Amino acid sequence: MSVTIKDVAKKANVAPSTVSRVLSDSPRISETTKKRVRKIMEEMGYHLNINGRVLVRQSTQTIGIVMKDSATHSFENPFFSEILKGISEACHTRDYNLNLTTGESEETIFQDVVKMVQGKRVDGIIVLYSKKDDKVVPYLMEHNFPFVVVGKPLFGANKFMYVDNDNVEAAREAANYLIEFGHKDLGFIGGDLKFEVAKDRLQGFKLAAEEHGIDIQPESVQSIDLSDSVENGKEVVKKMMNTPRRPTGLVITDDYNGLTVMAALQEIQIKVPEDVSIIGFNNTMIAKLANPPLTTVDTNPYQLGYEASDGLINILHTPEMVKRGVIIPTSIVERDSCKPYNPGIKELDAN
Amino acid sequence: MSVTIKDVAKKANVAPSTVSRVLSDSPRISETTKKRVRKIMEEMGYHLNINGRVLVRQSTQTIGIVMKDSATHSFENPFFSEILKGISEACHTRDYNLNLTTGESEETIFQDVVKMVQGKRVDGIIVLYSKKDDKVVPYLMEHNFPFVVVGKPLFGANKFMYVDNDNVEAAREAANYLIEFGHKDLGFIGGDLKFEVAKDRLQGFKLAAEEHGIDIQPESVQSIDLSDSVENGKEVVKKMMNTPRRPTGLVITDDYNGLTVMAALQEIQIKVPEDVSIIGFNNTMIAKLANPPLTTVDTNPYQLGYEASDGLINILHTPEMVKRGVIIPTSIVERDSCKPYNPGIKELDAN
DNA sequence: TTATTTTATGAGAACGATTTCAGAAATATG
DNA sequence: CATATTTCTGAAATCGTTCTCATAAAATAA
Repeated sequence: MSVTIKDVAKKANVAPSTVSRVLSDSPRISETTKKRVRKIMEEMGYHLNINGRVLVRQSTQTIGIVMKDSATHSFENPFFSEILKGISEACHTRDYNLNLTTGESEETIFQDVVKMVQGKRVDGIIVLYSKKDDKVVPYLMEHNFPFVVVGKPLFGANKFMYVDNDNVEAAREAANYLIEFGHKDLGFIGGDLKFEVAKDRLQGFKLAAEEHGIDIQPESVQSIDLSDSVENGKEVVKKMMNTPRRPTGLVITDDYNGLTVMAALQEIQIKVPEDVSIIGFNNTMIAKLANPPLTTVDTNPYQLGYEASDGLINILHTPEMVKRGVIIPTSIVERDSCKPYNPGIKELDAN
Repeated sequence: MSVTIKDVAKKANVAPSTVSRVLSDSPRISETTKKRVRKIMEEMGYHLNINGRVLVRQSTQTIGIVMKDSATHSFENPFFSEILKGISEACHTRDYNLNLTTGESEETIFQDVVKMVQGKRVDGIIVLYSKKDDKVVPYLMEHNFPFVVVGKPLFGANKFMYVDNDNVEAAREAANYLIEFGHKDLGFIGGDLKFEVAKDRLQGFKLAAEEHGIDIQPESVQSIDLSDSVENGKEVVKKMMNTPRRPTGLVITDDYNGLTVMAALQEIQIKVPEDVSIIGFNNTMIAKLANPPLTTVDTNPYQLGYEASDGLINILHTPEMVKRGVIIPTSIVERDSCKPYNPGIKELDAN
C-alpha cells in the first residue's frame, strides 16, 4: 500500500539496508547517496513505519501510564492533569510516546498493565499512585519491567525508582502553619487511607499536633474521597463541625476536597477564613480560583510528573544508573483561606 | 528472549500457524489441540507480542488523541479530563488503546500527528477541538486517515464525522435564561475566538439578545482564555464591570473561566448572584463546587468523548457506515449563581 | 470399495524495518 | 606497483505474528 523502504531502495538503486541507514543518518553512508536517497524518499512520500522498527528493535519508545481506577475519578482531579502534563512534556522532549490505561476498575486496570507489559506495548510504566495490596507494582517487579511510581515506595524500596513529596513533612508544616496562627482545635480531612499519600499526610498532621501538645478529637479526623458523592463529603464535614470541640483549623489533603469542604461550610453558615481556616494540598488551579482563594501546600504536581517521566526514560537508556528516589519539595502558598485564630468566634457560634 | 509462538509450536508439536489460530480461537482447530496448545502456552508463560501482530494486521488497535496546544492549558481544564474519560471508557469497552500527543505548541502537535499517521502508530484520531486555519484536520483529510473531531466541522462537513453540541442554541438558551430572570444588561465572556466553540456561543448569545430587543454594549463582550494569566482574566472582568451600563447577567463560556470571573468580582465587591448573575458552560465539577455553585450549561463532555471514540471505532470497523455528525444535547443545570434581576441593585452600586 | 467432501493442520510467504557479515571500491602505505 | 586499510554498500537473516494455499486424514456419499 504505502511506500516502504524497499520501494525507495529500488528507485534509488540501492539496497534496503542503505535506505535504512540513511534513515538513521548512519555515518557509514556517503553524503552523496544520503542526499540522493533522501530526495527520492521525499519524492515518493516515504515515511517510516514505526511498527517494523519496533519489531526488530524490541522497543516501542512509548511509556505507559497507570492511574487509579477511574471510579475514584482521578480524571476529574486537576492534580492528575498536572502530573500528566509534566509527564507529557518530558516524554516529548525525549521523543517518547504516551499510552494510557483505559481500565475502570482495579482489576481491568491490572489487565491493561499485563497487556502493556506482556504484549510489549510499552518500554516502561509510570504508576501514578501508591497503594497497599495493589497488584500492579508487585507484578512489575516480578517481571523485572522498568517502572517508576509517583508516590511512596511500599516495599523493595531500593529496588525501584519513585518520585514523591515528603508528605508527612508537608502535612506537618501545614498543621504547623495553622498552629502558628493560634489554632488549637485542628481537624484533618484526608482521602482514602488505602493510598499512601493519605496515610503519610495524616501522620504528619498528628505529628505536628503532638509536638505542640495539641490533642486531636477523634471526630476531627475524617476522610472523604472522590469516589464519595459530593453530598456524602459535605455530610462528613457538617458532622465534624457539629461536634462540641469543633476545629477552627482544617488540613485538607487535596484542593479538590477543599472545595467540597468549603461548599459544606457555606451551607452551614461557617465562614472561611473568619470562622475556620483551611489549608489544602497540591496547589492546582482550583486553589487559585476558589472563593476565597485557598492557602495550599504546593506539591508541584507538574514536576512530579516530569521527574517520573524523565527518570523512567533514563532508566530505559541506562538501566544501571538508577536514581532510587526523588523527593520533590513542597511549599505552602499563602492565600486567603487561613487567618489567625480569633478566640471570640468560637463562643459566639457555639451551640 | 521471551517465549514466542514458535517456541510454543515446537513444544506442542504443531506448526506456528496452528498456535496462532489457537490464539484467535479459530474454529478450524479442533478442541483437543486447542486445549493442548493452551496448556502449553500457560506452562511456558507465553504471551502474545502485539507488535508482530500489528505489523501483519496493519492495525494497531489504538487511537490517537490530539488536544489543543498545552500552552492553552487544556490539561488544566476539567472539561478535557471529562472528555478524556469518555474516550477512555469507550476505548476500553471496544478494546482499543489510547495514545496522546505530547506536543506543546501547535507546530509540534502537528508533527506528532504526522508521526502518528505516517508511522502508522494509530488506526484513527480524535481531534479535541475545531479551529480555523489549523493544519491537523486538512492533513488528515488529505491523507484519507480516519478521524473524528469534537467540535464543529469547518469544511468538508459531509466528509468526516464530528461530535458537537449545538453551541449557538446552547448559548442562546443560556442568555434567555438570564433574560427570563429580567436581566437586560447582558455580558458575554468567551474564550479564544479562534476556536469554533467560542464563535458559536457568541453568536447564540447575540441571537438571544436580538430576539428580545436587547442591545449589547460592545464593552460587555470580552474574551479571556486559559492562555491568559489569571490576573489578565480578572482585569478584563473588572474593566467590563466598570463600564456605565455594566451587565447584571453574564454568560461565560466555560466553568473554569467562571471561577476567574467570580474571583475578579469578589475582589471588586460585586456579589454573585445578588449583584450579578452568571451562567457557565460544561458542568464540570468546578461548577458544582464553586462558591456559590455555578448555574451552568451542561455540555455532557463525558458523552462527547464517548461518542467520538465509539464513532471512530465504528468507522474503523465499517468505513462505509459513517455517521456524519452527532449532536449531544445540552441542558441548563440550575444552581445558585443566577437570580432574578433586582432593579434596586443597579442604582445603588453605580458610581 | 471408490470417489468426494469435509476437517484439521502444516509450510511458507508476507508485514516493514534493522543489523551482522561480507565484499567491492577507493584510498593510503610501503 | 602491490598490498593493506579504509570507506561505502549489499545480501540475507531476523523480529513475532498472521494468513493463504496446499495436503493429509477422516468422514460421507455413491
